[in-house]
Amino acid sequence: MSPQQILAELKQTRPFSTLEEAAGVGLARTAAILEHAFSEALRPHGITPTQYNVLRILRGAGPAGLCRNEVRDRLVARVPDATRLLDRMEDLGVVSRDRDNPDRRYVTARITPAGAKLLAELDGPVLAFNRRWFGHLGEAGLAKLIELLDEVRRASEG
Amino acid sequence: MSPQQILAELKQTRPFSTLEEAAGVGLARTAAILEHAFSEALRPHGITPTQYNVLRILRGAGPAGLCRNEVRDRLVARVPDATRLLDRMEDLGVVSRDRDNPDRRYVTARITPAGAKLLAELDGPVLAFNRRWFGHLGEAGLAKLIELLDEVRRASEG
DNA sequence: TGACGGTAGGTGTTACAACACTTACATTCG
DNA sequence: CGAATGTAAGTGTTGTAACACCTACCGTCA
Repeated sequence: MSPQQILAELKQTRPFSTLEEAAGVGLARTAAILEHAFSEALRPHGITPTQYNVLRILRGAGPAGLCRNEVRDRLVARVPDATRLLDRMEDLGVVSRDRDNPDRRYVTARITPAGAKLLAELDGPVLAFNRRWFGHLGEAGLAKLIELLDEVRRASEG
Repeated sequence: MSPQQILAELKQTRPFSTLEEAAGVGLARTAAILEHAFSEALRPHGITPTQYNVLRILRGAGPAGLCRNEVRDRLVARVPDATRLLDRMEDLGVVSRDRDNPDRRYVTARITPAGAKLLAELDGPVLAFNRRWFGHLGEAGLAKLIELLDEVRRASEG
C-alpha cells in the first residue's frame, strides 16, 4: 500500500484529526474525569455535584433566598427539572421552601442550618480538591486556562 | 460595618474565590454548554453524544470490532453500563454484536453499514461544530488549551 | 372587570445512569 | 484433573434526567 493510500484510508476512517477536535475531546474528557472525581469526593456526604452547586448558590444568596428559576439559571450545568432537585434537597433537610413572596407565584428556596453546616464541612475538602487538580498549573497557567475557556464559551455569541 | 467585618463575612459566604476554583467552575461550565450544544446538534439524527462516541470508536476499530469493555474503556465519559448502551444501539441498527471470538466470554461489537452511513452524514456537521466553538482560538490558543487540559488530567498521577 | 398573554411552578412519563449482584467462560496451579 | 481465581458480560433495581404538558398567579388593556 502506498503512502498516499494509507493517508487516504486514515482520512476515511478518522477524517477529523484537527486541533479543534482534539481540544473538544480533551475538554470533554477532562470535565468527565473531574466530575466523576468530585462526585466520589462528595459521596460520603450524601450529595451530588449538582446539589453541592445548589447549596453554594443558596449560601451566596443569603437569608433572602432565591426562587426556583433563579437557582436553576445559576447552576453550572443546566437542569430541566429544578423542582424535583429542590424536592430531594428539601427531603435531605438542607433546603427549605416557602411561598412567602408577595407575588404568590414565587417559591423562595433557602439553605437551612443543616445545609450550611454540611457546606461548611465541605469547604476544606473542596479547596483541597481544587488544589489537587489545578494547583500545579501555577498562577499563569490557571489564568491562561480560565481565559481560553472564557473564549470558548464566548463562541456562542459570535 | 468595618472592612475587616466585610472581609470576614465575604470569607464566610464565599470562602474559595481562588484561581483554582475559577478554573474548575469554568471548565465544568464550558463542558456542560458544549455537551448540551452537541446533544442538540445530534438530536435530529436520533443519537446521543455517548452513542456518537461509540460509533466513532467502532469505526476506528474497523471490521475487527471491539469487545464491550474495550468500547467502554475508550469512551470519553465513563459509563457503568455499556451493555445496555450497546443494546440500544443494536436496536437502532447502528451496531451489531456477535459472540464469534474463540474466547466465548467476548462479545464483539461492530459498526453496521447503517451506522457507518449515519456517521458519515455527521462528519460534516461535527467538523462545523468544532470549528464554530474552537476555531477562533487559533492554532496557538488551541495548542495551549490542549496542553493545559492534559496537565489537569495528569494531576491524578501525581 | 374580565379575557389574555406571559411567567413561575409543578406533574406524568419515559428512558437512561448508576450501583450491586449474578452468570459464563478462561486460566492458573496444587 | 479439578478447585480457585480472575475476567467478560449481562441482569435487577433504584433513582434521576429529560421532555412535554398542566396549573396557578400576575399584569395589562379592551
